[in-house]
Amino acid sequence: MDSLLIKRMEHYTRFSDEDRALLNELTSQRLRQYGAREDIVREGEHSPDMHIVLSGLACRYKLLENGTRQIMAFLVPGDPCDSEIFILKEMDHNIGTLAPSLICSISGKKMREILLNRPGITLAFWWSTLQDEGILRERIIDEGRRDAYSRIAFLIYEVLLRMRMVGVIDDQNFDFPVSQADIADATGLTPVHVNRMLQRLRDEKLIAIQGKTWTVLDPAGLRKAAQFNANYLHLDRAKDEPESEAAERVKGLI
Amino acid sequence: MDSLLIKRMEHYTRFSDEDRALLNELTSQRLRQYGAREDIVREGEHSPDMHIVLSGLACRYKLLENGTRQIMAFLVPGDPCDSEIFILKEMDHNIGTLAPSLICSISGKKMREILLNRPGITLAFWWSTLQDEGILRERIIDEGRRDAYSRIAFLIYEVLLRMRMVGVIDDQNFDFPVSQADIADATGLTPVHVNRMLQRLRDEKLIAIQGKTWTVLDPAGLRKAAQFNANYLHLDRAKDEPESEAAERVKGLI
DNA sequence: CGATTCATTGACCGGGATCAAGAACCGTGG
DNA sequence: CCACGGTTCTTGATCCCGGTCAATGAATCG
Repeated sequence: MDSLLIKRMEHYTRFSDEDRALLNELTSQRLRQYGAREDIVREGEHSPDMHIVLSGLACRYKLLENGTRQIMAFLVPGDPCDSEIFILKEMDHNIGTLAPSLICSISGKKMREILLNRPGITLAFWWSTLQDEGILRERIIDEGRRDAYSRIAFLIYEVLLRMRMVGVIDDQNFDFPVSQADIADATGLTPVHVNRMLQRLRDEKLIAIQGKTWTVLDPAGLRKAAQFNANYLHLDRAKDEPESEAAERVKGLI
Repeated sequence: MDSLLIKRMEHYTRFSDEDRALLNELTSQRLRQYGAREDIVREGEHSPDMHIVLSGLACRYKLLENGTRQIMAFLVPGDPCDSEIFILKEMDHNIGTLAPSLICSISGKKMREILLNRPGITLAFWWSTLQDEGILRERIIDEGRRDAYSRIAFLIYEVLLRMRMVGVIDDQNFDFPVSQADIADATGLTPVHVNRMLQRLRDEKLIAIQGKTWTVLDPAGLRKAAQFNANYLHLDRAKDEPESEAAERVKGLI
């Protein structure tokens, strides 16, 4: 069974057997279980390791002077947290868990070795950071030009798709262990207004929520509400090889 | 005289003489003058070349279904436009000029050769994309948690700093050839409200505007209004070697 | 089973949007 | 040199989306 990191990156490329074995090895050791709301890396620090989310849910966030928190990105299973440590002297934001999460550490030293000797892996990591950039740009559009309703629909659709990408779900149900306050901090809205928009999405039978389990009842409808276009995720292999396993996982959604 | 690309990247590293010569050569050929509001690369396309802004002003933007435009980033002289072409199959956004601009093309083939053989240059490009990511994250905070007034102050302060980084100005005056509608598209506000906020910044003697020439009358005051913190720009060398030429250019601002 | 967090509802408020009209600033050509 | 048509900037009046405040349930957890 391939690691989630591989499953994620296979949306970009097909790895050689050696690369695959190496990545599987790296993501099966130095695991640590974090609780909810624990920091993995803090702003201003420099970590010797890079981290990968294997289960649960984490986020990039920053605390502002006025006490508010802005979540800039969700990190779902399979996502590298901090590949910037290879270049930058210190983090410019925090990375923390939202729910209990299993996190894997890979030593920066070992990674640097790999990046020099395994071009296939290097390219995949580069793709991953470019996808992150695309996601960030989409969030800017969200906050700049979409109203609260579409913004939340977008967020839900994206998370559904990203979870399907790595195969941690295979239908429209997914574990999304966030509070409405978390969604508020991610969308730039207030918890009160998030609540009202979620109610609307439920009234319209687009989604259903039972505890931490969310269901997208009407993917096409939600997609429309979100004005969603998946091109920013650059699922290149899904386009080139629509019959690949990776592409199958997101079928009907992109 | 070093090219603006080098001046930008020297905030991260000091190049070897060979790397410097190579970069200077690459940025002194295949130049093309664009007019205002011309596209350099379009969404959905794949360009064989990567582009670098040498003068003028460009931006990353996307047009939405409802006809609005969202500018996700300004590109100032020295900025690479589309290093993603080495990895991604197609652009997920447009890059276009806002004012007449001199743009340099570097063939992707040549760049790939360099990236394989010149680690110093490769790392500098990687830093550059990570800085871009930091800028994007800061914009998300902007739109999510700052009010219109601080948001515009932030934008102006950042542009001042980025222009000083590459030495195209050396005081508080800079050429910023944008309309108020452009600023509206970048901040997610309406032109009317941008106008009112600019008036307020002028009333408070923080800035002055004559045509396309902007002046920051009170950098410290503007910085405070913007709640600006430069850590997201990762001007690493300015910290390590505060007396370096690169660091001198942004002295007093970071 | 009490305590604390989280979801929900209602009343009210305000920052920024919207609409509309006029003024200042172009580049252009006669 | 001036008349012009088109941007761009400016101002005022009005509206509404989403924020704020506050109180009540519901759920989760030592």
